Amino acid sequence: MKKGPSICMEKIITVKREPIDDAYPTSPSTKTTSTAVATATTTAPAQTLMTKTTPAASLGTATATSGVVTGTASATAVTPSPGAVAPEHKIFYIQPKPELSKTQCTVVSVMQGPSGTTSSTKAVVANAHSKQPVVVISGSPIKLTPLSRAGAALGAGQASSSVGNNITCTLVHVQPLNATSKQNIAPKAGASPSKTPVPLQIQKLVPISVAANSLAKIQPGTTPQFTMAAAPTTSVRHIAPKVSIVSAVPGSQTVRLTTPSLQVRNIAPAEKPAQVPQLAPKPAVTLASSVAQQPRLIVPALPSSMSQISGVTGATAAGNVQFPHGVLSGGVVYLPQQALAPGGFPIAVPMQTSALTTSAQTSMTVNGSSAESSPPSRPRKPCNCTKSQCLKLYCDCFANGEFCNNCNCVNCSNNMERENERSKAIKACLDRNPLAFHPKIGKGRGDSDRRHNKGCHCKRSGCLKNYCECYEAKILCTNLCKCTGCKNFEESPERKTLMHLADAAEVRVKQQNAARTKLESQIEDLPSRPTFLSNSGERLPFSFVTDDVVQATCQCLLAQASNAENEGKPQAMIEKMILEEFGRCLLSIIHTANGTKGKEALLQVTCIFTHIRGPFNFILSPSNWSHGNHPEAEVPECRGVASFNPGFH
DNA sequence: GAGTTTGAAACT
DNA sequence: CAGTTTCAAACTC
Repeated sequence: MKKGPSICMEKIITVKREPIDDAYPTSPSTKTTSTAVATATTTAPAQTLMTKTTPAASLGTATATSGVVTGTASATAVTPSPGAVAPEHKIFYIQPKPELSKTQCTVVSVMQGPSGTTSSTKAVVANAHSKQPVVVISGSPIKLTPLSRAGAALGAGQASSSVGNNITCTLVHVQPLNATSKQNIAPKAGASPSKTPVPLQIQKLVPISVAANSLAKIQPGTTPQFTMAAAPTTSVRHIAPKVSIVSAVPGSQTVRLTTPSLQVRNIAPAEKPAQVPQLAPKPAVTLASSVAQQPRLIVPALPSSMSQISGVTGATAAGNVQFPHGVLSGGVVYLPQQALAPGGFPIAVPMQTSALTTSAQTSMTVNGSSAESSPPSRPRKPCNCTKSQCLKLYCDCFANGEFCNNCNCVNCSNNMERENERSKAIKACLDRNPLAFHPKIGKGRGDSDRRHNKGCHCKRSGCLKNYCECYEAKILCTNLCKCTGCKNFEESPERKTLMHLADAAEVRVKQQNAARTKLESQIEDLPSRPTFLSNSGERLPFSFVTDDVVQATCQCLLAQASNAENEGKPQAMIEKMILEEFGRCLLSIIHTANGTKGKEALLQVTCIFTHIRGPFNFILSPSNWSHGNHPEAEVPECRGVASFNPGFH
């Protein structure tokens, strides 16, 4: 474990598990309980503090989540020690014990210190009556330091509101460690990381606002929702997988949440600012200035490679549970993979028009979202679920931990609009099978290592149709399979025949693609104009219609039109004059081309212009030319304001 | 596109 | 854990 530098703190609250291994173990513990409690304040309120070590912020409930170190903990004031220093990406869950009394506390807000000071972030722990889980997430290494009950370290007016005579209330000082830890944070220039409390040096700041009314709306049994919003002056590129979030619970003392100070500490190199528009351009708000929008906290789901959380609940002794994307648990919504930016970093979800939420906003509607609201998503087959609400593993989207998007499903609940239902469904699935969201096909280093984790149970397909999950994944059946009449084994002649057919088809497709590509490249290589010379070496008529000639012609026409308009001629007359001018221009071209070929060239040029402007063909007739011939002209000469004589090239 | 087949998931 | 039902995808016509 990497030790963080010491910082100016009087005391550190460490969260100890029972048995206490380490306040912040480097490896996730498998010893978990579903309702662990950590007593985290000097007045001994019961809270659950759970930590998890993961590069991406991913949370879950105490019951369904895994990889969270839980356990009955006690608040202990200790001096900084290696074990007390949270490594980066620590996530703190603070969850009131269900049987919390009124005197027990929970964190309701996190705020930054007075501006211009240390910029340390503070968490206020206030009374909580609710059983509602309260989540505190810190993407940055933090230490929890008990402050005085009077909130001396807090900004003016911030603490008083949360303290009542009959309320046990504790202030917790949350201060980020400096940037010397191994996380990808640029150290503050000139600062001594080991001595100076480093303010949250953030390249991209993403305040997370929690609307007051939403907090008021939180009811027991529901999950609080949050909103991730970008400060108007903040250039947000990516939202860190590490965020600091605090939710409030009903009955809690209200404390201002100063979102601008709630900063997300760096994150990914901003490679694509174009992703910014996906962020809701919402000003940071405080609790007092909450908006009516339904806020929600979006926390990235783990990238697939990271999504296996070790050390799970007792139900998952095997150790690995993949918590699916999009699940709302403990007040945290997991984003599906499709909402993650390249590199696994999350993309902020627009608060109101998220493509992830546009679908199935009404019941019994076909689930689809408009193209403009669709996030960049990897190709995926849309589902067609009709009865499962996309909340069963029948639904591929759901099973893959993705939100439905541009699907054809009916009455879809696999979206963030119905995240509560979705969370329950996910929990139900995990209850039935803790590995429900594991990939069915184990990923090995090579194809030979790929195998179906459960094996198929085919009876009639011979495992040679896509009904068979092994065959569909293009892997052989294994001894895990319980299929009957299996023909999906190495030496199977039927399989070989199919493979040959498939190979032949693949070759055919490749050949067709190659031929198409070649043809397209040849077409691109073709000259934009046909050959200018005939077989006899003569310059063909259309070779005189160069870009310059066309441009000159157009200018003549425009000039003619302008003149006609200036003279106040009626519309019909203007059109007539333009056509006449066009005829003169053509005549000039024709005469040039006509130098050697005469009428033959005239006909060919006529064909050219007829092809281009069929209706004007009539003007090629000399009887329609009001201005006679221009035998000397090589290029059109304008009678209007424009005059252009580029000559032929 | 409608109907059938199939096997995983869900349920009992 | 086994049998049955439900479900959506794959498949056929």
